[in-house]
Formats: sequence, C-alpha cells, structure tokens
Amino acid sequence: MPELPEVETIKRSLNRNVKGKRIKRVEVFVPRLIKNPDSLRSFINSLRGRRIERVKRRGKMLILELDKGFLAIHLRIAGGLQYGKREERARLCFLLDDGRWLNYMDARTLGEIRLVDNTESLDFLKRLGPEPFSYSYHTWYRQLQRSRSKIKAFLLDQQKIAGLGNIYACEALFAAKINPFRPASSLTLSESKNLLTRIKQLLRKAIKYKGTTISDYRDAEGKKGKMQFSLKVYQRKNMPCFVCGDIIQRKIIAGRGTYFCPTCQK
DNA sequence: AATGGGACCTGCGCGC
DNA sequence: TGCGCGCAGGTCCCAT
Repeated sequence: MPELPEVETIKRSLNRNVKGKRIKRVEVFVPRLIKNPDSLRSFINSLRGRRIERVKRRGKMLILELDKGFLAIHLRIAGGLQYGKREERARLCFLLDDGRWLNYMDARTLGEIRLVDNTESLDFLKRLGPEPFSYSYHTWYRQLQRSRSKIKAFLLDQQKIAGLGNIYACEALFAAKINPFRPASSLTLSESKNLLTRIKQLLRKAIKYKGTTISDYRDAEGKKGKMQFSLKVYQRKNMPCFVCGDIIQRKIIAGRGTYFCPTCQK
C-alpha cells in the first residue's frame, strides 16, 4: 500500500499525534516482523519507557526517533500505523502514556521493524537514491543516461530514486507521455526534465490528497486517502484512456503489472 | 548489469 | 456455497 505519499502522510500525522509521548507497553503478535538480530524480549524491553521524539521519512522508510535509539519501519505492501483505540487486527501495538494506542497494521505481514541504537546502524538508508523533491535535473538526466534498464524498472529502483512504487511509477509515465518499455537512456534531455517535473507534481498532489486507498491503506487516523480518484491508468486494464479513448494495456515489467496507454505514451 | 522467476504472506473478487 | 485462480501498494535472492 505505501509509497512515498502514503508514508509521508503517516509521518505527518504521527508528528501531530504521538510526538513527545512515551511507550508504556509493547505487544507483539507476529514476531516474524521484528528483524532485530537479538531476541524479541530485548526488543520489547528496550522499547518500554522510550519517548518518541519525532518521526522522519527516507524513501519509503519511516524512522521513529526515540530518546534512545531509532525504530525503523518498512511498511512493504500492506503495512500501516494507526493511532487511537486498540485495533483488533493489529500485528503489533504500543500503549502510549496518554492511554491511547499506536497500532502496526499489516494484512500480509511482510513489513519490517527494526530497533537500532545509533545512526551508524541506519546505514541501510545510505543505499537509497535521492528523494524526488531534492533531485537536480542535471543529476537525474545523467543517471538516466547511464542506465541500461527500461524506464519503468528504473523508476522502481530505490537506489536510483527513493519513494516511487508501482502506482506512481505507472502514473508518472502516463503524465509524461513516455512508454514504460523505453530504455531509460533513450529519454531526451527535455523528456527527462519533464518526467521529473511530473513525478514531483504527482507526488505533491498525492500527499495533498493523503495517499491512494485501493484496499488496505489508511492514514494514521484510520482514514482513507483520496488520490485513487485521480489515477489515470493504474488498474484500468481494458478500459478507455481518459485522453484518447484507446484501450489501457497491462504488461509485466520488472515483475510488476504495468498499466499504460499505447497511444498516448510513446 | 539487467531480467525473469520464485519466495515471502494474506486476502479479495471473479468465474464456474 | 465452495474452490481455484489472478491479482495485489515491496523487496530480496537466484539463475541466466
């Protein structure tokens, strides 16, 4: 469920609702989600009594900065965090000192949660490419030129650009009128600039609309996003293109269902 | 270096 | 109603 706009939405909401609060109790129902090398018991013990200082995002990673250490959470496909009452379907939950709960939701239990004690242990963040909003056009073009993969695969590669996932990669390519099968290196300078501009526009709008809810996704208050109503191609196989009326195609690229208009996207 | 397939998981919607 | 299949917002690992 969560790509950059969804993770950003959750981050902002947590900064409003749980910043400064202490964790009183930790309950883990699916231990597999905890990726700490040491024991589950030490994970729980170390978290008890910690205060959440602030929440940050890097790509699709959520980082909860604690008064001692960091809780790094990757929501993968179906993860999410909800603040408020205790959720029946929570896979993990934290009782806070205001008497309310921070619930980790994850229908598919593919998420990853890691408690680390210092910034060096956050080294895995360094493998991520630039954030879309701070990518320079020059560097972007240079990276595209250097690549030998299809543009769609490039957009999904978190080492090339951090935060895009399947929905926004498909939508950005439609907005830029670029066929997802084209080699990244075949984009002209102006196409490449336009694509980055479209990516930023799309992500800004998706953040404004608090993300895309197709099935699972909820923000930290349990509410659905509204960006799904603005999608142009994603999951619209065999339906007419809103621009030209041609039929939207679905093909596999980089192992992912890729939706595009064969007429608009050249 | 890039790609395809499979693995990791659960759950929904659809056709029969 | 029940069952099997396709599909699903992510990423890693392996073989080619």
